[in-house]
Amino acid sequence: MAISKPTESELEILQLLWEMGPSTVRSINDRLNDPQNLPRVGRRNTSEPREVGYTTTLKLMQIMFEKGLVSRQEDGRTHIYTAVTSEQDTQSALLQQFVDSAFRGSAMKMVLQALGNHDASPSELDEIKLLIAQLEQEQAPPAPDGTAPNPPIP
Amino acid sequence: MAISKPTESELEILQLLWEMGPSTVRSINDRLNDPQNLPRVGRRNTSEPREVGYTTTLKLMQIMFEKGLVSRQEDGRTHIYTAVTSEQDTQSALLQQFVDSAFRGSAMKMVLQALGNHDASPSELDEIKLLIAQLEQEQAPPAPDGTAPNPPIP
DNA sequence: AAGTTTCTACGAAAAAATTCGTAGATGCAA
DNA sequence: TTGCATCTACGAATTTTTTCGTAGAAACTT
Repeated sequence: MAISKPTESELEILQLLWEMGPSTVRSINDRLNDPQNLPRVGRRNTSEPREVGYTTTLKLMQIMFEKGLVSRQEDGRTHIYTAVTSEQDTQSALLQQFVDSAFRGSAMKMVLQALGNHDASPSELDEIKLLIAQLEQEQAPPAPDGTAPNPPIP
Repeated sequence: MAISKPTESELEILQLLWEMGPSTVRSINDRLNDPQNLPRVGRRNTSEPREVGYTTTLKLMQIMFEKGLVSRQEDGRTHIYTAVTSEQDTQSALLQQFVDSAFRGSAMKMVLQALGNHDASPSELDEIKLLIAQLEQEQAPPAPDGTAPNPPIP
């Protein structure tokens, strides 16, 4: 069976596991409650930051273990949890679902929207241009002559 | 108060409202149950397509009305529902949240991932290149001559 | 050793999201 | 007119997700 889609909360924990590597419930819970943590953009209201109880985090991670989202290894009395899937793979899967659900499956519409919204830096744009050049290379039919069909952007 | 984030189900209905324009509960429900509908990619298992009851859709749309996601107008005995926000605006907001939650806020990482996963057609790539060129124009220092750097979209 | 802290396991409450049954009103067809 | 179909409103059951309290075991402190 495919690994089930993580819920919002589970994804938050996965983020931390990817960032910190294998971790205990305690350290994840600490990070979740650390106010000067990740931006946590758009999640909390301007009101109270809402402390997350330790057993809440514990339970979540136990559920994630049952679901197969994380593995764990005993270390004395405690457990060390590790994300089963890589950040990339998960992002890729989530992205697909998101594009389907929010952009009717049009990845390009989403890319254009993202580029339009976001203030991309010149180096980021360069990176994208490079990738596009590579993609065009791949798509181009094998050149009959020696001419490069798609000269990469200089 | 800002318009609340739609749930998955609500988003499905919004999609249809955007696509079909102002609609009755009946027509939305029909579309939801139409098997040869949108790809519905990745949503349903290969098992049963699961029929959606009429009152289920009705209730959902009533809730969306209460939340302010849709407006409605009486037409005789029935109601005609209309999405309050444009598809673009909603996509933009959802995209922001998604990038935050799944890509730690890095829109560029997401764009690269999307371009890498998706098989973009040459014309799509051209479109992106065009947009990038425009963005680079914007970032460039103010043109010393009279060239308009950013022709505003009419 | 006795008391405190820190774990896990487990059950279950609370909150959120989804689904549906029933009732009453209105329109339509026979 | 009578009966059937269709709509809305409403309440509530279900399911999913999130949160936490309690209990028992192990480790640590004094």
